[in-house]
Amino acid sequence: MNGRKIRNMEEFAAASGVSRPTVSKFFNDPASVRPSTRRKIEAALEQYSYRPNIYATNLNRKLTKTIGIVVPVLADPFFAEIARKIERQVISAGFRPTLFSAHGNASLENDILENLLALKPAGVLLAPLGRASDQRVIDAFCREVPTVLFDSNLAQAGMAFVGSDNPQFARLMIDYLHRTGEPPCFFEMKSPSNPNANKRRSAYTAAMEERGLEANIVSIEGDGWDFEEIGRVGGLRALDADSFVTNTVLCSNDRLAIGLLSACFERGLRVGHHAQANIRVAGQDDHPFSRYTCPPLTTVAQDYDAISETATRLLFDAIDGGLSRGRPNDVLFEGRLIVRESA
Amino acid sequence: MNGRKIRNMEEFAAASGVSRPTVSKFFNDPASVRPSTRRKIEAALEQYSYRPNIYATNLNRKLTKTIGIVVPVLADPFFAEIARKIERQVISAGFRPTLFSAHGNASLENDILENLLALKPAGVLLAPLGRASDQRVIDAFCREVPTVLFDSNLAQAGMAFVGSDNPQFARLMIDYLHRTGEPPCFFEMKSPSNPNANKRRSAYTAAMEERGLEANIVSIEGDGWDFEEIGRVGGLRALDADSFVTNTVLCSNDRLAIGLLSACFERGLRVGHHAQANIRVAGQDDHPFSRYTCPPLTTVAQDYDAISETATRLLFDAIDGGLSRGRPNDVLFEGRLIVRESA
DNA sequence: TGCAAAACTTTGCGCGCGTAAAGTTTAGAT
DNA sequence: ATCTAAACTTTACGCGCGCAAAGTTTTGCA
Repeated sequence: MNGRKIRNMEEFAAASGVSRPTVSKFFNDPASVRPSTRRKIEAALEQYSYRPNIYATNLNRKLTKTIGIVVPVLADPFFAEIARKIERQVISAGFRPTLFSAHGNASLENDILENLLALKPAGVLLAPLGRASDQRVIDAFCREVPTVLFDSNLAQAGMAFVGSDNPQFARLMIDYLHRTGEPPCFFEMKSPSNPNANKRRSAYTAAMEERGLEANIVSIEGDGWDFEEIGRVGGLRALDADSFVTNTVLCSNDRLAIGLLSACFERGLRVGHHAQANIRVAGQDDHPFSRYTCPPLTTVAQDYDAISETATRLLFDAIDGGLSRGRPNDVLFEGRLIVRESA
Repeated sequence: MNGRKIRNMEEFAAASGVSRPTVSKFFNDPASVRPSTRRKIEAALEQYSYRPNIYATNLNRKLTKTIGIVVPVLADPFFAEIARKIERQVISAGFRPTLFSAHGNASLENDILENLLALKPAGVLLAPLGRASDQRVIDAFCREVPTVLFDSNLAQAGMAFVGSDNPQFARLMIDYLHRTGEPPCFFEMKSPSNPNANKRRSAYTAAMEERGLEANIVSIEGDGWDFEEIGRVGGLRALDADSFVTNTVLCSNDRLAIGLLSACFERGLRVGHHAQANIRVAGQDDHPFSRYTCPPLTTVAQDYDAISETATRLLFDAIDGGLSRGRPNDVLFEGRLIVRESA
């Protein structure tokens, strides 16, 4: 770290006693140069701390080392957590992750994709907004850039989809709830932002019918991604109107469940599976905070690790050309039942 | 969107009937060209959808249009929310925000800063990890790039600091709690990750002494950023050991309070300010989820809007050269008391 | 209508690196 | 010691755009 400032690769090559093309080769793959050469460069690297200029590097390359990660709402810890895991995988694969959040806004999602196009990323991991997404924009984007969708599927866009097996989630939870008490009603948003929600509704209905039980769905009003508030307000209304036919409620997701728990508390209802309880509430996702609700939330855990690992691996397969365009590459993961005190 | 593909600014200039330097000028500031010229370019823009190559653009520029945003933990909705607000400001100022999270890891924070250095950003908004941060790395970074710190201050690094007035937070909450019941004990981590925590402890002690009250601090074990779990485990231990001298607990932050609420529930304690309650719990921050705890959490709200707006504005001042290096530029915002049912 | 200022065009260099081609050195084997 | 492939050096071009200089056209105003 002594010596004069290094301005470019030319100067750095001179300082390390190696030609510039060899230095260039080194930075693209340190293992591609002779060990003795590599030592020379690495010695110089310790002295001068030089790094190739990103802009010059990418200017003349078709494929950059950037991987885009796009989530619909970063304020949702579920996505923050998934993004964290994906970032780690991307870094350890030697790529540069760049994180974007649409913050629940479709036009922002479009802007992000346009921006990403300009960044010429090697690939993109995209969790679209869902219903609100501009399908045409996403399709166009996926045609330009290798993209793997996760969390929320969009008809045939991208190279693959990685998500959860919603029917299995429903069967798992319904079996548990039915075994330990009354069969569940289903609590959801009438026009949900996320296509998963629609799948979960159908999964609930199908699983109930399979078991010869009557499906009871309570659909509440509300737009956007402020699920806790929507769940609380809708929950209050449903409780006051006595809309829940049984004493057990399966929520479309944990955040809605957190809102419903809040509503129950407001109405003085005791939630849980103990003798004095008035109502049982269960969620889906194993949201990072669901452990800390009062009572702690019974839920079905999404397999965060498997989803992030698989999505990343599929993307790298796609980048390497080892993935067909046809989208038979979808992977769904099963959920794990997390029994806590709320149900 | 018909016509052939546009490869570069040269071709686009030809297509729009304007010279390349003028097109360049247009993209740097559309208002800098004659209205008639602007219309020509914008007309061509609709036909051909061309965008200048980011890498070529930034290659020959000292100052890019990128603004870095670095937060310590994105899984904390507080930071996700602040990041969202900052992103919006940055975009509307015509810059490109790039979001990074250190995920609670100091070496990752260092990597991010090194990465950012290579991106040659116009400026950076940095909420450092705090105690865990590598102060030397951050100092070195701030010498290279205009940086405004927020949330957690670090001795004299950067051009400015924007945060909350912790003493005022303490006085506000202590006054309220003392007026409506017993004076509060203070619940905190023994060796907190964030320097705010230390300030909040001193602020609590000072405010209690001002009022002639005895300060009672319960410091719990725990490392990292998993505050809810730390608060829950530490809370259980404190409750079992009868460590809280009064029936009122002021937590160093909302996430710790959420953990303590969970512990109280586990021990069958009733939290709140009603007659049957055993304990009162209050937090600090107005965390996005504190509205939905059971009972809803009484807290002091950080002024998210003011913090993000001011931090962004100060950064742009610094970029424009309108900010002195000396750091008399710090801004602290007062908190707002949010009375809910927990205290 | 005339005139200066503003906006434009033309020309050309340079940013830092990828990469190809041709020639030279080195490594590892027979 | 001899040979060959691998690794290296030298040389040179191009990526797409910023930017400066010099010359030309347009604009706004008296």
